[in-house]
Amino acid sequence: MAAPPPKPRSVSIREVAALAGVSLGSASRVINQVPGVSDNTRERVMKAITELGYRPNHAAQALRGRRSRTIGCMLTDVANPLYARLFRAVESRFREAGYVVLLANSLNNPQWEIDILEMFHSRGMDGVLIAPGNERHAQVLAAVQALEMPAVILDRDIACEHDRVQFEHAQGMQHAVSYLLGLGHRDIGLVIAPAHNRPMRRRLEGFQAAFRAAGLPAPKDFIVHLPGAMSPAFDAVSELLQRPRRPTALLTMGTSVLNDTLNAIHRQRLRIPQDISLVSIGDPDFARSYTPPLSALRVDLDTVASQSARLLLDRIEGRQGVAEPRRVKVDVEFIVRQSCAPASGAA
Amino acid sequence: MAAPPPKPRSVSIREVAALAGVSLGSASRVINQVPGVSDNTRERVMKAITELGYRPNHAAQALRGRRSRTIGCMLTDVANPLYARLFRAVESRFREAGYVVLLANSLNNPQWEIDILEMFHSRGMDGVLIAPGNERHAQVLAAVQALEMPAVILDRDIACEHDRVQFEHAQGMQHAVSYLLGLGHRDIGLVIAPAHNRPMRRRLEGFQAAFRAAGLPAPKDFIVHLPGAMSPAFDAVSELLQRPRRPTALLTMGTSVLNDTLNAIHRQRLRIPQDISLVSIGDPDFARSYTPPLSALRVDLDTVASQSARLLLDRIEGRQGVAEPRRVKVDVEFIVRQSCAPASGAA
DNA sequence: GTGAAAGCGCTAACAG
DNA sequence: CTGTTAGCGCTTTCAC
Repeated sequence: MAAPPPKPRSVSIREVAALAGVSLGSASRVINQVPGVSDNTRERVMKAITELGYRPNHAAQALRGRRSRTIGCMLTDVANPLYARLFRAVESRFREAGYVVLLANSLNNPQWEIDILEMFHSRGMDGVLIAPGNERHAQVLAAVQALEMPAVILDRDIACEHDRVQFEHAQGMQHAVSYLLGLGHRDIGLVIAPAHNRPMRRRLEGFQAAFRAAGLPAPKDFIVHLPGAMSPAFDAVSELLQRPRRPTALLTMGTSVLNDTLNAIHRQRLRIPQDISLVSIGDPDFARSYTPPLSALRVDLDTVASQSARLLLDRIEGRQGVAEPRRVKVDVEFIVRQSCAPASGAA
Repeated sequence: MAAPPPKPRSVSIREVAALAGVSLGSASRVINQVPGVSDNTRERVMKAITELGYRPNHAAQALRGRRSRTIGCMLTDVANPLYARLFRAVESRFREAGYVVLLANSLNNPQWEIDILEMFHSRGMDGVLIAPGNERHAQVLAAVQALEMPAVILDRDIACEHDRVQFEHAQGMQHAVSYLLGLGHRDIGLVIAPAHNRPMRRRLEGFQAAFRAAGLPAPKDFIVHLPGAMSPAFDAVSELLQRPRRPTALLTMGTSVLNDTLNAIHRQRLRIPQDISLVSIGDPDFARSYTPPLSALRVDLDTVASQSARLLLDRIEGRQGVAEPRRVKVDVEFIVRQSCAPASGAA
């Protein structure tokens, strides 16, 4: 570890005050728009500021004011388009409020999740917005619970005293499956990632609830848990489609799994929706532009972002006191496009 | 703008020193692993640290040391998978070196780009890694040139005194096109985004260079500039494919444009590669898993990340002095898969 | 309305 | 080897 030579000092509020011929305090008052400064003083300070190209030193402000105007955001992976868009939305909400968002990818590694939370602490984040990948890891759990700043937990089931934003996966899924049942489908397949986390659990619940509500047994054999998050789904789906009795409708994760699924479907020379109906869990760009456009489950990320921001800012700016942890539910909408048709044998 | 009440003060190095029964200076030495501390002292301080749960205050360190151990990263949009992966790689390189990366999306908005650079300044970034969307915008340009910290410009042509990492788009493209020419293709289409920026310019150069090298005229009519970055390419590609004389090979941006292109191709009932050869510019996940796997132009983002990190860290840690701006070129590889076949009329 | 001064938490220089 | 001390740049009392 080399000894990084410090940067040259840049212009400080002292020099501004000096050039303006006022005291340090007055300069500060002008900069912070504190009322009760004479026009004369203000003008001279402003002039000095532009003349010197003065910029407030953030570290000094943070040290003195004990707040960094920075929000920590821990996600498993921005390369997941869902998270990328979420981050964009979150960043823009907070920017409006004068905060900067520090993004950290945990890549699902428990130790990194702990390290990142630690880093959020020592860097004095004013608040954090996190979706830990390890919901059940004792130490991650402890680190989350020990968070000393306002926090919002994003779509995870973690026992702690923080605010939460949760997606209504179960309802959304139930809606989609009921729709398929209504089209006469009974052999409905579900292809999901292996992660044992809140979203997956809830989706499964919704899937089963839909059958239960229709007085039908859920087709257990058609639920495919992929072996790994990044595992190619092509083989698994192909196998599913080649069974003597194959599903007539499929719900699959709208990630790379969806691509694999489409490939597998085409390979079997099945047509969407005539031969098989398809619903994407998640709504990637191309679901809309695909031929045919794919029906999908979607959560509105702008809503998620603004709700999360509201929860966090309420606390940060003292609007919420030490009130109870709050829970905000965000709908999972089912977008009907053209990838589902009545079950052939059932019309 | 409410007046955010400051957070409660957390434990400081003073309290650590007090509990350990040593001076503030000794505590600091232990924390910073400065050699020349007795084992006794070290142990007592360490004990006090864990006992109190002490964490160094980053703002104070940054203020005092005039470095933030933070790298600013400005990209147009993390929702672009290329940038998402790049960020991941960059983040991980810098994390190893003890730095945190602050990501900001400019969404191509010139004013935001200026604001972000300004923010990087006042927050005392130790270095920045930027790919401004607006290469030709006077004020953005000025802001980039005025950057007062070590900077790496990512794949942009901007006249300034900063280090650069540039992708060899021209060579990569020339390679791919030569390959197609070698397969007997003459009517080669190119579908690219409208952005007038370095990557696009270089690709176009490479495209033309390949024809020139083969002693052939570049087919100007087959170059499609999409109207907007997000514009659906479906119609444009369909039009291309329906011409009396249609391209027998196509190179298209490996973004949503690729999906649209594939849709258009299928809609015309053309088969890949028998009826039309296809090359993706950029290598999204599904290019590999598609049926057939798609040949693609790819840049190794780990290389980009580590080169960028090296350039930046060299300067930050004073290894490079005030030397000339450096330029690092990164290959654009052409990955041959199975989406290209000999031109039918030419075998 | 303005100035002087204290101190946020830390590191590094200096004296012992 | 250890303690003391002087600020880093800023905001915010408290006097005037």
